[in-house]
Amino acid sequence: MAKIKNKNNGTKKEVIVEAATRLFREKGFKAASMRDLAEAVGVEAASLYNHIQSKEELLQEICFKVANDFNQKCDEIENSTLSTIKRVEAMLRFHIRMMFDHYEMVIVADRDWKHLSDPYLSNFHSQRRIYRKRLAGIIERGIEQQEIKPVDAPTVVLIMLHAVNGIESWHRSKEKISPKQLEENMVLIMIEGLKA
Amino acid sequence: MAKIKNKNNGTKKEVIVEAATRLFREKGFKAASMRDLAEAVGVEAASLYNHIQSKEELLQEICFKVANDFNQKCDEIENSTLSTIKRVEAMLRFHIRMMFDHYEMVIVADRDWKHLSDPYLSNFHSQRRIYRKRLAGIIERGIEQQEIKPVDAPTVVLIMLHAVNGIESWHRSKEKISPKQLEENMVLIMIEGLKA
DNA sequence: GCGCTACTAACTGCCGTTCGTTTGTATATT
DNA sequence: AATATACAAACGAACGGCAGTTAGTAGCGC
Repeated sequence: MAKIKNKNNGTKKEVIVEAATRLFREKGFKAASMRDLAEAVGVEAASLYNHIQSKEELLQEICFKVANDFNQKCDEIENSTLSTIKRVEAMLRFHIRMMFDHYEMVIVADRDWKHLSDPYLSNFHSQRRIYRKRLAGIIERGIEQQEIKPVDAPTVVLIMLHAVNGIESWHRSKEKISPKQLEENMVLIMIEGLKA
Repeated sequence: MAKIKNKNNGTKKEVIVEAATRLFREKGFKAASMRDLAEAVGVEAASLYNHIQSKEELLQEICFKVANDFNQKCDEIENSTLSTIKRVEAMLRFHIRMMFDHYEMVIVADRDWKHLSDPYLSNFHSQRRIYRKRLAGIIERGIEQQEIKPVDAPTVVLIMLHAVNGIESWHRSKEKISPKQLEENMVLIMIEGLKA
């Protein structure tokens, strides 16, 4: 009988969620089957249900973990003493680092959250809108204080949030520049273009 | 008996592809069913097969249409007399306009091409890589000629290509700024940040 | 009347999930 | 130390449902 590896730290459910994150990122939530997932974990599909409630529960765990991480960082930065332009830079750098260290869950949350069903769907959707408004708010303050060019703030948010998704391609590319280099390049291009 | 609307210009297959484009964009290729598509077209699912060969053929049409459009524009610009920085700007503007006028097919191609199967999958994949290298090439020339800051060219391509995807959110947002404004904002932020 | 295109019905296959059962292991009892 | 008990977690088989697709047939327009 194959047994799910139960590392000293981490429940079996966490092992399953991690495997699901990798699988969903690779195939997409809809195209990834529970039998695929079971194989990745080294177990029969039915056995998964001793640890989880449903396939969608896995997606929920992933999406709200990501949402929490970003909201928390946003809290931290809004309560900091940084200048507005530095706040924008800090948020950008956090997004970049999340795409380096946990890109699989970030991408799944970003691409597949629409497959949640209510009430999780509405919840996530509204969290997403609120988060973007918070970021736009920071930028608008930057414009008022003339630290940032007079541009449309929601557009800047759109650009920033989507630009970092490009890092997914970096993960699979062969001739990788170092994470640090990539981060500095991105910040240079995006932040310098913003400064007043 | 419902009959597929056959506009004077446009075959019935084209009508189906257009509906599929909208549906795939909304639900994702895997989650969109042929019965969904049939309903959107106003017909029974089986009837679709008088005009198409398979669900995947629809995805192929969409993906390679998009690939052709971008490759063609790239040819045009590489054969032009524009300065390199103007070439980058022209490509960016083309991507932006494609996201305004045909965003559904652009997004489907970008998000769902992985559901193609060989040989279409490999073909598309390699076209994608080549396209990105062409863009990176333009930028590298710009750096040599000192029109563009010394940055990592593939990173710039990554940023640009993904940033424009943000326009998808614009389509569904309520307080839209005008397309022209959005275009100018994007160009301002991304191109000014590049200039040497 | 012929051909195109629609229909209904049905097939195969995979999906997420449930069922009833067995197995392995940690703990309690002798 | 050996045995009995209990519970967690694995299994194979199967379910209903929906997927993409095919077959056979009927009707409309030239």
